[in-house]
Amino acid sequence: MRLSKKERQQQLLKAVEIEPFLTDEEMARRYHVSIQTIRLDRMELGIPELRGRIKDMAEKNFDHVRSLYPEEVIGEVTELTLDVGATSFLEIRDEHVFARNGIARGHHLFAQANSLAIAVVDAETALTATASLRFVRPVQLGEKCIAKARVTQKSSRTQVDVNTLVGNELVFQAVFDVYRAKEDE
Amino acid sequence: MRLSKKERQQQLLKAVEIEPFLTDEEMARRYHVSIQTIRLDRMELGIPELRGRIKDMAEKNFDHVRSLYPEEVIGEVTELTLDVGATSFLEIRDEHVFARNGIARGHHLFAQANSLAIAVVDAETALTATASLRFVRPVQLGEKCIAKARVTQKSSRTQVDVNTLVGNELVFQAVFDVYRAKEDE
DNA sequence: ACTAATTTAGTACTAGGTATTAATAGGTGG
DNA sequence: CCACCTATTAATACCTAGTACTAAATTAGT
Repeated sequence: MRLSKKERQQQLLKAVEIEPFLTDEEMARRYHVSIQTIRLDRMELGIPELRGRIKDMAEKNFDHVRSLYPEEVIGEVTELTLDVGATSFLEIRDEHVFARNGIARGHHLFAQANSLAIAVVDAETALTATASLRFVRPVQLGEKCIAKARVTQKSSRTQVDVNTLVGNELVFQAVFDVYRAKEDE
Repeated sequence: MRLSKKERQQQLLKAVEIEPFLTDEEMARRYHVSIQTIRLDRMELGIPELRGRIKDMAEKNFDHVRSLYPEEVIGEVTELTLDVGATSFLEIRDEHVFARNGIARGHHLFAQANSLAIAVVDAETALTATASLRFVRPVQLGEKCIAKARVTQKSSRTQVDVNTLVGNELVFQAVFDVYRAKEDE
């Protein structure tokens, strides 16, 4: 059966969202209307053509992958003195939280702190040996986390303390034992 | 000046990799050859046309984002008994390692272990309070990590021990203190 | 100078459209 | 019952970024 214009257009919006690779032809077939009708619909709804949609996705994820991938330190480093201390900034976004409750997943706080601890150690290759963590209070979606790392010991193993704050409030604390790896390995 | 065929083709390969949105026309302009030459080059090199390249990217990242995002547990859960124990599997890929040395970054091992520990606790909302970690040996690109979680204490706080193995070898160890959060909060 | 490789030109055709104009079908109000 | 309106369909010209193919022109190597 044929749907009304309104219904068809609503379905179209959803369809394009979950199946962005639909051609006008395929949509016309699905809703038993002509291809011209579909095109009028797209105009009215402001849905770009297939190629445009595809390009948008490709572009979006092109930067996305770029910024996600070779990022050596999780978060943005705002200050760094090798073997002394460093600071980084991370805003908690959708991708960092549990969907159910909007609370940041522990491993993101850990990742910010750990990668900063590694970065502050002056060695070609620094690796974490042990760590002890305290999640002081849950961090919510939208909160801005400042991680402050300080080197507290420099023997064979380096100890780095990291405190993560939201505003003035301590939300996470970690102590890392980092070692400088040899070349041959 | 005009480059030799070989040089041009090598440059083309690189160009397409870092700028996948180049049209044949633009490439022809850049290398001062005709559009047909570029097309012959693409044939020989097996480089698909612009629209194909764009579509590939869009498709890749379509699943990519899908699989990356709403993944509640990092890694693949192979076994789970609530409040008792669970196992998950994670293969170390490019995106998990330091580019320089191919060693897995600590926070991925942590993420696998921590998310598994959270999953095994039978509560609507479980959060990590404290953790202590030991990175026993560096994990290399391509290695397959099996994380085994066991609940070792069930009072107000739940304690979960996680051992991560590559083959039979212990590579990472963690003890998590998890608490069950109240609804109001 | 001659052959082979390389490059360019040109034509027909394709998908998946845009943009525009015009025709048709189905109801509604007066 | 006719006029009008909305929705739909049709038809045509044009676009981009190509493929596939044939043929000619140029350049390089020996």
